[in-house]
Amino acid sequence: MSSCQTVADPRVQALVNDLIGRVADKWTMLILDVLAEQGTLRFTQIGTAVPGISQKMLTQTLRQMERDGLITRTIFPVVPPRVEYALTDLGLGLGAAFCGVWLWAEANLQRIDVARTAFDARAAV
Amino acid sequence: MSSCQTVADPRVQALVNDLIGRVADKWTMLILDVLAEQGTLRFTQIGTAVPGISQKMLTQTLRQMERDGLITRTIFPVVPPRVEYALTDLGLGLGAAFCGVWLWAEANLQRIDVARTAFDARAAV
DNA sequence: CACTTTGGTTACCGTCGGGAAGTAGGCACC
DNA sequence: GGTGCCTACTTCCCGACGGTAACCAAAGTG
Repeated sequence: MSSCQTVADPRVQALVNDLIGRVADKWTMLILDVLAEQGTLRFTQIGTAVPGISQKMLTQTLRQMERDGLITRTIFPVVPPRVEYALTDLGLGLGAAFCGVWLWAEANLQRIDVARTAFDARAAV
Repeated sequence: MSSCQTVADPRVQALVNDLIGRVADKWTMLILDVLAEQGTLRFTQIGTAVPGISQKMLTQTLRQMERDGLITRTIFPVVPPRVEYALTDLGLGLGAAFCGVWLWAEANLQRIDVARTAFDARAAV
């Protein structure tokens, strides 16, 4: 926070920490990414676009994101059911903010791999 | 990713997703923040600076961050023990990349709170 | 009448995280 | 010389979280 030159009101700090704790979640970030990347998607489309997520966590994470106002959930009353998810402007903002982390990850993949193998070699002694 | 105008090599994409999954962790982000904010810190100092973390998760997360090359762990062979943690340039880079998310969180605290209470009011019907 | 499709929910179970207690080992105090 | 004390852990126990797989609704199709 203060590394970003922001004020240090302890109450705000606590709230922000809390919010980060809820938003800095593996599945939330990955779902946010595919929605930012591909726009409006259906339930199963997100499921296949996010590698490794279970239906349960997909439902659960989408509900939480909807609750936090990051996405909208539109139900079409047809059979078989059709539900579309799209980012709100709040979600778009978070996606844009998280963009820097993605670029960092892409740029530093190899360095992290090197660090990890070096660490494991040290630990294996 | 592609929302950040990057190439879409599926292998790289998978690796980046994997890396995000490991780094986008509540405790990792909070520890990263206090280290970016306050510089070199000792074990217990991080523990008190990160609200709500248990000793076990503190140890575990620090080890993982050390393994990923985000922090350095310096042991002083004195009694009582003294261990200092500091960000590497890799960790500093991640902290800088994550800065945008922190600013977003601070700027949108109230909007998320509004969205959440509205959602809960709808769900309570 | 059975079968398919889609977006879930539920039961079961293994793993992860929190809380509290234990550990090392040298030093200060009584 | 025994009793604490300090710090950075580790270990044990238990509750909560996440994965797997099965089930469900409701209309259309063969």
